[in-house]
Amino acid sequence: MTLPLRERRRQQTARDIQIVTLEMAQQHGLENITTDEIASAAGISTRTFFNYYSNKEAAAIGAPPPFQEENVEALREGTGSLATDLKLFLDNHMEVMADDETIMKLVGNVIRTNEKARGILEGFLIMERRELTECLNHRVKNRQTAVALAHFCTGTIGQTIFLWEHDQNLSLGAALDKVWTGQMEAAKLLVI
Amino acid sequence: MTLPLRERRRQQTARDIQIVTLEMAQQHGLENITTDEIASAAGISTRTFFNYYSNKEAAAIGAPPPFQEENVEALREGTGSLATDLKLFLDNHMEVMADDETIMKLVGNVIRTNEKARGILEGFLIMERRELTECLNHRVKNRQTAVALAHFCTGTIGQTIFLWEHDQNLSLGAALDKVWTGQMEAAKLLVI
DNA sequence: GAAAACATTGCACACTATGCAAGGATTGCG
DNA sequence: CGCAATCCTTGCATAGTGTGCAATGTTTTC
Repeated sequence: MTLPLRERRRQQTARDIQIVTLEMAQQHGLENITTDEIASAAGISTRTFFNYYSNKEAAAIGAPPPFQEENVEALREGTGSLATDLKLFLDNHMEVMADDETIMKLVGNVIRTNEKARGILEGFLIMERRELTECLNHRVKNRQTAVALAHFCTGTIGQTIFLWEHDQNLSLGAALDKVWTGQMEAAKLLVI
Repeated sequence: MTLPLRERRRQQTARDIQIVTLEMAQQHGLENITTDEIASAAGISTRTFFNYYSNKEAAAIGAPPPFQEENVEALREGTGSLATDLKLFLDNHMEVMADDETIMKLVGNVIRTNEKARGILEGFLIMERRELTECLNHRVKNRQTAVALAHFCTGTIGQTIFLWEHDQNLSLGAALDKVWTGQMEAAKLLVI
């Protein structure tokens, strides 16, 4: 709650830069705006921009919301069927992400056209997969199975966001339900 | 077989550049070498380098081997169980990839430390997923299920390469078998 | 309130990437 | 063959990216 002033300011500036970047990217395309322009729109020097983000793609992506400790714990210690517990985990995480719907839409546009931005996001996904693998490795002793399930999770999240971005009528939760049905169907087809 | 001279030269130069780039990256790290250095090591001008690749990361990645038409066709028209046909498809594709083992190892090193390179590779993966989705959509009518299966495939390939790169004793085929077992185990756990 | 820790900025500089235009090589065709 | 069209390579100019460094200012700590 009471982060020191410096820290609060830092986070505020970081977020300001991200929002300015995304808005300008939305208007003109990320390729067509310069770090100079972003910096002056954000009211800072170009040099300071690079103190916050190492490039404009990173500024556009920002930092995705981390998994909530409680949700990870619930998944690790869960006693329901794996499918039930995973779905619950994903439902909860989607609810967290729903707080950033505006940013997500804008980030989605950037991702679609910018390779470097994709790479940065992929980096975050790799870390999330690592975290999920550790977590799931408590429930399934075989590590390769845990890895597979972690991929399954991040894949589900990715497909959900994609579907949500391309279908205006779907809420994030509804998109997840639709993707989940497809995933379960796929799993069934594979074990027949 | 008998591509025109110009075309053969183009492909040869493209490959030369890639190999030179990967070797230099292996020695010094991709971040620490310049396009100037790559170009002169490859015996071309800097300007020509940029006629072949739009940046050094793209030069390092090159172009991954496409799926063989015959294998895709076999998957689309297959009559075995989905798991059997998919495994066969992946086995065949891994055999194709095995031709480029040397390059894959070097690319792997680059991917691990370079975000931009990751994004470029991810771009290729997206196209592969699209192709697989179309193909699988012939076997499973529900599109979302086809998408899920396509993710499953590219995920399997990714996990396989990762495992192969980190375990010196495993051939690509053996790594695939190990990953496949994990995937099947995961699918079973999900449908219980 | 003084010292340590950290933030912002300007400046210099190496590197990246593209447009353009000149000159060379390859191809296709009569 | 030999000429025209096409494509390739290159140098040059130029806009933009990203970092090290040092000066100056602000926040934190005690």
